[in-house]
Amino acid sequence: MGEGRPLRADAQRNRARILEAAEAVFAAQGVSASTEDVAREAGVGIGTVFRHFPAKESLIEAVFLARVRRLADKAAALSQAQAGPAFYGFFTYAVEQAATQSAYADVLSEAAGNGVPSVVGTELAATVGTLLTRAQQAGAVRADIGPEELIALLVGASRAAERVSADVRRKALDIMFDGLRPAR
Amino acid sequence: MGEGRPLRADAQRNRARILEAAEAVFAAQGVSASTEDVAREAGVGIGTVFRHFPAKESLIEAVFLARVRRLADKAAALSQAQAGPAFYGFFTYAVEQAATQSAYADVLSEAAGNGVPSVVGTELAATVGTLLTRAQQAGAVRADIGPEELIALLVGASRAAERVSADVRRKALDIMFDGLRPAR
DNA sequence: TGACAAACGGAGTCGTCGCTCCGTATTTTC
DNA sequence: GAAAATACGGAGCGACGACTCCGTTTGTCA
Repeated sequence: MGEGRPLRADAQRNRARILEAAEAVFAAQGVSASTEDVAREAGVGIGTVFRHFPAKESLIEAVFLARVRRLADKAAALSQAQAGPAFYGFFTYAVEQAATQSAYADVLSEAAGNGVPSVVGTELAATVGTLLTRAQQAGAVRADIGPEELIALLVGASRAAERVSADVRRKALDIMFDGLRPAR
Repeated sequence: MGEGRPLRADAQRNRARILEAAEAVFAAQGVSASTEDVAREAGVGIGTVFRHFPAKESLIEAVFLARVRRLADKAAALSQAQAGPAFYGFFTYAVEQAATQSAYADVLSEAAGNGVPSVVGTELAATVGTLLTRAQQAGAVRADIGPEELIALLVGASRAAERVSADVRRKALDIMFDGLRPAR
């Protein structure tokens, strides 16, 4: 698992471009978009895409990984704030992302389930777990749920948000939030 | 849009078999399963499948339509019962179905969104709408939501339920239900 | 039961997509 | 600046899937 030699300058540039292009194309057309589309968007040849990502699945994985990392970063950044708002802010952010980029929900369900690189899933679960625990201790979230349920809800909300107006999305989120608060 | 001549006996039989087979195959492998798989499962030739359903999409539509019809039937049957239990019972039933059959959630989101035959979507929306209104009048569901939000939640819950244990599913549903009840 | 329409089966066509291969171009190194 | 190492591009291959076509079979009706 060593790093090997550093990549040549152009190779690094292309790799980054491909990832960026893949994210855009997958977001627009879903992950079933053709590799050629990704290559064209990135301005490179197909061969180059396959050199960097030996199978299509590796490319999808890499894109997902980047996205989940970003979600985890958001969670980490929010953990400075007050527990309750941090929690609900993260949830909202995640769902909003899914609404914009159609493939985004796939990330979550893959990462949560049996899917792709379990490193990522674990990483996300850990961060979300922290957020949850803190919010529970602060009395902002009911105590009787764990990360599993939370991620299930997150996945569901994200998928539901895909084809729905902003108003409906907000309202549906509100309902979930009400359910998440401690009974009184 | 007339009915044309009645189908020959064998044609009727085959049509029914194909639908049944398609439902099973799609449930097991998702809608991207090949038409040949469906034909084999139904015990007919590919040609026959395509004669009854001129494009793959028509077959998918037909399967979806049958499923949504069944959901609507369930809703209608439940509407005899008490409003509150009817409502939550239907919701639970729908989500449970989705958990068993992986393509089931697609039905819902298609029917709800821009997808397939809008007749079906409308039909479902109407029945769900009745259930909802009655439950609201009985004070079992908060008054500030409409069918749109409800269907969004239903879709989300169904999709979330796909890869999750029964326990987690139940818990997540409970949370949603708490959110759906009127605030105290 | 015979004749005709209706339906069947599945080999074959066409298009697409993932992936490979190798001659050419770009970096890096000395 | 020349040689060696690395990376690039994209034509082409093989697999697969949707859909067509037509010779054969089955059902229907008199």
